[in-house]
Amino acid sequence: MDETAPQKGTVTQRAIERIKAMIGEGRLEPGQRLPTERDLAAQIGISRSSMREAIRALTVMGVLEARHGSGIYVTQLEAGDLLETFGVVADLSRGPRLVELLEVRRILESTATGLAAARITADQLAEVEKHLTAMNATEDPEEILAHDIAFHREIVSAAGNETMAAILDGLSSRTFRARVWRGYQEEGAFARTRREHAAIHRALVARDPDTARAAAAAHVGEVEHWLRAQLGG
Amino acid sequence: MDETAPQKGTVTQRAIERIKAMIGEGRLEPGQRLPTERDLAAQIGISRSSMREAIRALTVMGVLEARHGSGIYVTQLEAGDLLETFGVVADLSRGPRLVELLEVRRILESTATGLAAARITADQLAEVEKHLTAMNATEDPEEILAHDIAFHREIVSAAGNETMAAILDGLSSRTFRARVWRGYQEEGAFARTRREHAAIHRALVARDPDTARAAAAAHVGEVEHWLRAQLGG
DNA sequence: CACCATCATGTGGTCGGACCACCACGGGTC
DNA sequence: GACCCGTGGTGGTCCGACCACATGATGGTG
Repeated sequence: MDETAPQKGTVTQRAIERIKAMIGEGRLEPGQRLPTERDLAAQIGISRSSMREAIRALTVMGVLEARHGSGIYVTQLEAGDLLETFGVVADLSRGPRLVELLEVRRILESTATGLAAARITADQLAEVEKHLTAMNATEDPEEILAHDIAFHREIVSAAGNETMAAILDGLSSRTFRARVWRGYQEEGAFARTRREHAAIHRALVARDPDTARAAAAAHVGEVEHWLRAQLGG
Repeated sequence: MDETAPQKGTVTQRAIERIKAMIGEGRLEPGQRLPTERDLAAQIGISRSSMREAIRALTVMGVLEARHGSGIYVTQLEAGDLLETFGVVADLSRGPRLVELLEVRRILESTATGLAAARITADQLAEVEKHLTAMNATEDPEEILAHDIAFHREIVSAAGNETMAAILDGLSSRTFRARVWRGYQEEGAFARTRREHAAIHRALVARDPDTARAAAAAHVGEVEHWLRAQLGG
């Protein structure tokens, strides 16, 4: 038995845990620059290749950020950084799981919209209205989708919970919505979507949390119901 | 200009997109075995090292699974596989973000508990009761924590939304709860926790969704309120 | 024939070293 | 003082070798 820590699992896994522990214990602050890959590898006693894989893993998790030619840095550890992979989940999910994802979105987004009705500022409301009118002024599906996403994002961020906003961002990833909504809107759901958006907007202007929550739940619920029917038939 | 795809970003990034696309297009089915690292690398035209990093990235996302000596396989792409990194978020979050995470958990878990009250089977209810009594029968904090987690997990999974259950699993990761609840329970919150658990259980037995939802929201809300006070003072 | 220990093969895991692409900094130029 | 450019250091990529493990074939044994 030697004095070095016994090998648990793969060396790369060890390295990942080591770095995660350093951050968890506060020895590495957000934004701080790490030693070079070569130094880190030597320090832990593994090869640079393995250390690179560990860094890649932490990069994917949104914990580290590698800048070519500059160095490796700890991210700000904000919700957006850490939940980026959430979009991948939405992109690769199919069948019944899509309905489950929409259900989660309905629950979170309706709550967030309700909160937003009580907290939204005049500036934020103006931004929401900008996307609402822009969405109604064009027929280009791409543009509509972009403003649709921005419309909801603005509302959700007005609720004041960055973590929830980040999760909903992943749940509303562009490719995800494009996939689900393509069929939905082809069935002439444009008019209904506009009506629902208008209802949400009205509730926000009226600072009516209950109505806003219900309107958002109904909005997402419509898509959810349509998708459920698609899968069932 | 050559006929090969132009290099967008790093080669590793390209490889990640390629494999993700293969799965998204259905060319790779869940559970299926991929070509060897060496073959994949040659096929895309990159080195094995870079391909390994791409595989590592997808492994972290829960999309692929590497079995030493056997091969690389596509996971079942179930919620649990894909949302594993969610626990890392909870583990590395601190300060105000912990409150935000608890708020998300309160929203989702209260809804799930309400649904469970309407859907839970006799067997599942028996399992819930098992953990409830076991939790009350011991003084060992470790054991209490384990049964506490299992108690909530059983209820949430009874709600029938695997995706939601997976998210809540991450939000209730062992280290996360250990960190937050250590201080909370040291303040003599054991009795209150037991009362709240009993209330949730009663509502489940009575098949009363509204009461169950309220009880769960109050339960998580208590911890949330305590944590908010800790950070404020 | 049925069973099991053994081994050969192929796989992912690790290593070391080399070179390339890029960035940041500082000295030189105007 | 502002600007340009060289230079050192960093992450990104590649190669080839070896190790650790899992699996199936092999051949012996009952």
